[in-house]
Amino acid sequence: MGHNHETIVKWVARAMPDDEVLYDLAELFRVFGDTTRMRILYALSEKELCVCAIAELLHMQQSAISHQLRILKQAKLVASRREGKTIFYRLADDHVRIIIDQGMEHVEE
Amino acid sequence: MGHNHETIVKWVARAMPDDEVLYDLAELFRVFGDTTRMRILYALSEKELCVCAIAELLHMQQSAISHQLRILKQAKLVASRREGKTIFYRLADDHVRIIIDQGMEHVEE
DNA sequence: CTATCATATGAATAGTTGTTCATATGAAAG
DNA sequence: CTTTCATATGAACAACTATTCATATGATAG
Repeated sequence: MGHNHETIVKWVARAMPDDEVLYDLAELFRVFGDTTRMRILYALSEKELCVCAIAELLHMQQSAISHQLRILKQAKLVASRREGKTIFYRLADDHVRIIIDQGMEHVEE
Repeated sequence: MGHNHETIVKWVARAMPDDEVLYDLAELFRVFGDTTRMRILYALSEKELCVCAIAELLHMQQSAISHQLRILKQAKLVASRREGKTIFYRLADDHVRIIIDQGMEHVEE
């Protein structure tokens, strides 16, 4: 491996965030990086929905949706409220919309 | 599975983008969703770098970096130019920075 | 032309992840 | 209490992905 660029490497190294931060960042984007979760997020950006409505909408099993909602909730991308037996999910905040919109712009080029 | 909400499901279904678009979106974010690639992107946001400088910086093998750069380039997140035997990589455009910054804001809450 | 250097690529492997199936929880109704 | 309904969870399996090793490409210097 490689020619000499010790100075540059050291300079860039100092500007890099902690590995832990970069790991958290990657982990966040990994949550966006699945078609099912992306479809759930998009659906919730239209309207608060209960689990079985999402399952119907995406033509998937309730169990699969529940598993994905758990991941989305852990990442604080969605929040939920209970109403009787039903649990309604919604987007947690506006970052979610902004990140998706920026991604959309990149994809649509 | 579930109680009745046919009307709502149909209403949301009409507002959903094509599956192909959502797949592309998820695919884009999947590229951000790896620690190595995130570290490469962050490094390149500081400075244009050649492959072996990145390998040194991240303490990884040149081969591993090359493989990841290929993925980043296919997703049009980085671009490259040749100078003799050396190939320099840089961020492709400002979307990359904006998306990372938004993610960072979400993570830092 | 040959040797060397920087980068790229293919195959193999180990680790991770999404879905399914079966079952558990927890709330409301009778 | 028991049943029913909506959701959650655990284990198992299949599919995918990042890294490594070995090797190939492609450019420059001698």
